[in-house]
Amino acid sequence: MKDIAKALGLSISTVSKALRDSYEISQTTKKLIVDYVQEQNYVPNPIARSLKDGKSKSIGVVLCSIDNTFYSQVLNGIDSVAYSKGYNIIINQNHESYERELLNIKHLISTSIDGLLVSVSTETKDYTHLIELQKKGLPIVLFDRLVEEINTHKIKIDNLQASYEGTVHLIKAGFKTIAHITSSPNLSISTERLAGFKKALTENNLPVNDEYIKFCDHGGMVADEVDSAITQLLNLAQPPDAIFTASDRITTRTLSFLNIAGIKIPEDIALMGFTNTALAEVLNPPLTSITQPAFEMGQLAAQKLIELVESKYPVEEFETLVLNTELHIRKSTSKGKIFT
Amino acid sequence: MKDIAKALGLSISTVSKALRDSYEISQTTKKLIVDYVQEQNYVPNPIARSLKDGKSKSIGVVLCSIDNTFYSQVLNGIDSVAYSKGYNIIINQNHESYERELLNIKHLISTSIDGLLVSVSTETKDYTHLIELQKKGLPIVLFDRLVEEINTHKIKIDNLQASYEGTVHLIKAGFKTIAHITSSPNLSISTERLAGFKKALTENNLPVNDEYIKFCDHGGMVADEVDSAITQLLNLAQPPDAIFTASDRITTRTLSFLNIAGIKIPEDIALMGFTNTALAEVLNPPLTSITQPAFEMGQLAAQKLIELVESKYPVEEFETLVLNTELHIRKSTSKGKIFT
DNA sequence: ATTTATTACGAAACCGTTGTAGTTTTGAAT
DNA sequence: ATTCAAAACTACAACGGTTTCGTAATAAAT
Repeated sequence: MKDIAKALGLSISTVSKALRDSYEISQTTKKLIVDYVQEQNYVPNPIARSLKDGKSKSIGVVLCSIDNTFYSQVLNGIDSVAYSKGYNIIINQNHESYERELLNIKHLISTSIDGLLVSVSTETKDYTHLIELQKKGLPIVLFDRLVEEINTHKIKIDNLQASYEGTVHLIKAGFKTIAHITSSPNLSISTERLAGFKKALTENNLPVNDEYIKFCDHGGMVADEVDSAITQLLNLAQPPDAIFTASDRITTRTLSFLNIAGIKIPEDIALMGFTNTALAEVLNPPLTSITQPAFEMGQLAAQKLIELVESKYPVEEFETLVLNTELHIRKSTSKGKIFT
Repeated sequence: MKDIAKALGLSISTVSKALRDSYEISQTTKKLIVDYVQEQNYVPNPIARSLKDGKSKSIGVVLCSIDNTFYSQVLNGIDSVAYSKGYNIIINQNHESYERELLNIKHLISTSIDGLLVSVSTETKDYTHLIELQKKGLPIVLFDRLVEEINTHKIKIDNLQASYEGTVHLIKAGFKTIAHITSSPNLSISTERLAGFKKALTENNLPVNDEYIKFCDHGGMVADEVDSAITQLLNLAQPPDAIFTASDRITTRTLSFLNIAGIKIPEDIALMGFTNTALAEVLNPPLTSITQPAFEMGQLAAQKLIELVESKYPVEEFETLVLNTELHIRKSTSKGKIFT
């Protein structure tokens, strides 16, 4: 800008104001400056601007892993609205580690972000790192994996209902001994999905037996934990006739495991799971799946966050948006030999 | 920092230097300052620092879509090294649109990035936007989809060889009329894979017939283009007995299409494709796939870029790293009724 | 006691913008 | 001709750090 001012025989202030279209500058001068700037294709330094007005126009996103069907779709949603509103997104993966999540947060705040989108790791039980941040005035929006201790906008799916519906489907389809493999009990999504599962069993007069409920503390990140959960289920005196898996990674790993073990789905054991893969239809067998509106979740989360970030007044009233899932019934849960 | 200086009765310079561990500051004063800073948990404003030394410690990534098995794995790789070296990644999706790619680039440079990682869109034929950027001194590294016109570090897989091996496998397996559905001919990956395909045919005395080669100008982003390519193939006087698909999206879409159409794989038609989905093994049927070292590609690209960014001297010598793929042979390409 | 190094610290410029508070110019009204 | 307001432009501080250069204090050497 200094150079422009010099070249045009004007002051730096004039150039700055012309570019910001200030009323103080005459049309002729503006045109002169704008034209010159075009020609030189100069772009103002956003860092200087950020420094000046204390906004970085970027938002942080903390989640377990980019490389995951569900979250990559969420990211796509976040990106779509962030992009349209001129925000960059800075992604940090916690890889389901609490320690890493702490580092991420520390890193992100030392990066000057205007707001933060968070889905906590499976290991996270202590939320002070987030609460502290919020106290310092950083707008935070939680998505997917919520935490009660933090009061802010939250975007979730109706986990209980989704899980309930899914389980009811299994029961209606004739399965009697249904196992549930879910993620870490630390997570809201796990407890809610488990609650929906239990509710369906109870309402249909089926026993709720803890032996048939398995937790994967790393959310299926470690294949072993899924494998051992299944193995334990299969070794029960009365093995389950259906498995309901509560997350993307667990679902796909279970499918792989059963396939490798030569266990026929649904003849030997039925399988239904949460997953957002577009391939559910063409899996072997086609998989009954509960899909989440991941893209929309990302969009809403970003929208709500940017709302907070750009709000003139401190926001005190927060809302929790609840999205609905879809149950896609396919061959993996069809009892008997009737195939499509 | 001003507050710290005031609180401790020191000058701002002293505080700054102490925090940067300058030799000019005595151990006692350093300790005093560091302790106080810890207690107040102050973090230096990175924007101010960026402004001072002209580095933003962030790198831009331009690719078609986050929400894609292959690219999300690449991103994971990029993130892993960027993170470890203290860089943020700023992702921009071009959604296979040239126009969008231009906007992305414009947006990114107005964002102050230290370097750029690019995999061009299917539509991109003109590379001046990138060349201009490079001329202005921005380090660029290309990955996956390369462009000859740009002289810089590049990371690719051995597309020709991968495709050649795959095709040879099909031929050895007994298929005679092999179709190839690939992405836009604008892309290096398309032409190279096509070349490998043709090479294998020629070497095995099979005719190369353009009727069996179909291009999807949007890389399979639009399901329709894949569907119509397949339909055209099936409507040929002599339909192919095998299809070789050259990208993730095309592969999965083809599988879906054939399944929906009730066409049996591999009995009616065999299918082999590039894809990085972990689900290939559990698809219906298990899919013969060519997988790419996506994570490694991301890592290398980020490494090479950061090397350029941090290089003291302008780099003139560039290299192209070529990675190898893996061919996983599965049921979808097994001739006859011999299943595993 | 004086000079000379050495160590520890501080003042101020700088990075590239923006906004406040002047200052000059213009032109109209008195 | 004088006054005054509005319009057009400029100087300068500020944003929050880093760094160069200068200076005071201390220690060592003469």
